[in-house]
Amino acid sequence: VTIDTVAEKAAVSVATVSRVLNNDPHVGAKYRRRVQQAVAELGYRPNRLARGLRRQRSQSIAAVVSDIENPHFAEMVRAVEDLASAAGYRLIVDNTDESPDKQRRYLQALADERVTGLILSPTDPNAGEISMLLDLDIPVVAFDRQVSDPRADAVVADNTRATAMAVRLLIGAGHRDIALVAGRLDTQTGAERVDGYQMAMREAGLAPRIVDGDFRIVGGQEATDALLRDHTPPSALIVSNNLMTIGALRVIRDSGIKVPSQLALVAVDDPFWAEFVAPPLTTVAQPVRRMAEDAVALLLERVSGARTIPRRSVHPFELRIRSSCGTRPA
Amino acid sequence: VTIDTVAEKAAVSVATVSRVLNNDPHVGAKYRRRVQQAVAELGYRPNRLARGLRRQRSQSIAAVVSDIENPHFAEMVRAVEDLASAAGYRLIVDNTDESPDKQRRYLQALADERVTGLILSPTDPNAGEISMLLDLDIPVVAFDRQVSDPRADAVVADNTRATAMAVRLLIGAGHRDIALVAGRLDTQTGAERVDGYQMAMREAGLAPRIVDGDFRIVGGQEATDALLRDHTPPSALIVSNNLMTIGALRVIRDSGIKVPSQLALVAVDDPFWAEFVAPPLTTVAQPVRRMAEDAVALLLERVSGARTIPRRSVHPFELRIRSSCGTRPA
DNA sequence: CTGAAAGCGCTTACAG
DNA sequence: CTGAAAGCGCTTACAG
Repeated sequence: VTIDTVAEKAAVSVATVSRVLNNDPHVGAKYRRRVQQAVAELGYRPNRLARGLRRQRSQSIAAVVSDIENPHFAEMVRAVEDLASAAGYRLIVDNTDESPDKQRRYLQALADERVTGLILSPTDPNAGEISMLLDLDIPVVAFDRQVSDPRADAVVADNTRATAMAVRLLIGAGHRDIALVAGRLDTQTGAERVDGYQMAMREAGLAPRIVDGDFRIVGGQEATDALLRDHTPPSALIVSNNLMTIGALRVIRDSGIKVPSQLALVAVDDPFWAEFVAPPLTTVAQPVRRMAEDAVALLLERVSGARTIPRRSVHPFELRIRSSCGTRPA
Repeated sequence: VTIDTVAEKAAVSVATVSRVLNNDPHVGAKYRRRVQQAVAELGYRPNRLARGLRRQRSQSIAAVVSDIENPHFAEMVRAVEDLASAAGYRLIVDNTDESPDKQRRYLQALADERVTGLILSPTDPNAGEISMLLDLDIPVVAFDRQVSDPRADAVVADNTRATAMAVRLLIGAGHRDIALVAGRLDTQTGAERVDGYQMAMREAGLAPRIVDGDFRIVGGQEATDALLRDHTPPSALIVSNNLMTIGALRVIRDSGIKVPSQLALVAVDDPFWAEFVAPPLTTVAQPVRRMAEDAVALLLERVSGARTIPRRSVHPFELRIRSSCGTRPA
């Protein structure tokens, strides 16, 4: 049952059926009713492939993230899907694994299928495919990290302030030797978190102490291990994302070191398990759902043409004090 | 740049270009080379919408799950995406929230876009849309829970044995009052986990003690709270999925009850945070990645026509003894 | 082995 | 306001 069947049954042209289906106001009430009835009786559903080909746009949006298993992105994707499907769009998910090559292939595929728009947590912010998509009038919203093409919108968190907040909290609790497990300095997020840390440390006249953990579980584990094996281990630790925190917790547990008495801990990111680990983690949390909602809103503004100038929105982190930092909630 | 551009440049017909693109062997080597060169020089990429319309099949597969934020499904979706994209398919993700109505709408949308196949963790296993998809020759692989249409394939875990294993472990550790926080008896997974529990308890001459937790965090919290507030609280607890376990842990932590000395705990599902909570959780784990790989393999067998008879594959759970059960690893 | 042509199911100028 | 017709970019019988 295609649009022709409906047209025949309603005794109108396919053009009229199409207009009714797309809520074109210039259709006579009589015709509209006839079409609606035929649609209902036949159980007609428009073929999205045909519509997409004709419009040169598939009714879908994409979330391109490094790894959906990371609770940060799972939360983001969940929110995006909710809003996208409410707006009539289908959701495509791509995992880049932080590989520029995978990102390249996925962005190319999104162009090939004429996606309506995408939310991209970029692995390679300079990729030519980003510009290619924008050239095709496919809006791109950068998430977490910005991209170099100035036509893209962006939704980011204030990473610099995040680690600075963590440092100040620990200084307030009396710590002076505060180390940072950093992640991927070649990413904006990673670099900004280091910046905030260094700034706050210097401001307090303290020496920064940074180990790289690559934003991954194993990296966090090795970095923490290196710090704790040092003959002068730090008294406090900031871990700059949730995956590295898992690695850090593994080392801490295996080494028998007591948190927070022997080592105070503050983690960036607030995954749902943060309050159930031992001890419950003090975190600086990104408002992930709000950021995702913001990203979809920016995307839909572009799609509808309601806005044409690029927008960048910066969300503040939020301090969630639990017990791992050794400071009690007020 | 379309297929016509390529045909012109290579001085062949579009039919020949199409054949080369689709690896039709009946193309002369000379023609093939000319087409390939033109494709490369023009940077031509086939329009997937057009191809989809013509073939009546979009080159994408879908994962329909209750909630991608549940680490169980995040892991499943991650694996499915890896394999699907390696096979040239795009991945669509739908969250049903355990709502039959949402499931209905999503399955309908998948039909509307002529998806190549789907992996479905069904909320409503009897939904007519499942049969509609199968009627359209769109293969459906049921995941976790089976569906009633016998034409669908299925990949499930041996839930009955899972809880039975947990019960036997706790009995072996000397427990006799072992309660179960159950989830949604109207789902196959939930019901089977209860069955296994009851069977193993009866087998040992013990009285079952079951509270419903709805498979959700809040439900697990309320169920555990009810059990612990009882004037004869159980000495051991089995929680039948990872979300309810989070709820249970919250109550346990707030009540100050010591695990495993005052309450032994075994959880079904083995999310990555299971070994970092306090105390590390003893779990019965589903081989989620393997199950997902299996599901994609079954799907692709259907797509290629390599298999036409339905297959159901049952994966065993695996016991991961940590400290929450009060039994030390061997 | 190769090409001309039909057709997948829509939308949208264009004409009336 | 409504319809006839072109066309989106492919694939695939069909004929040669």
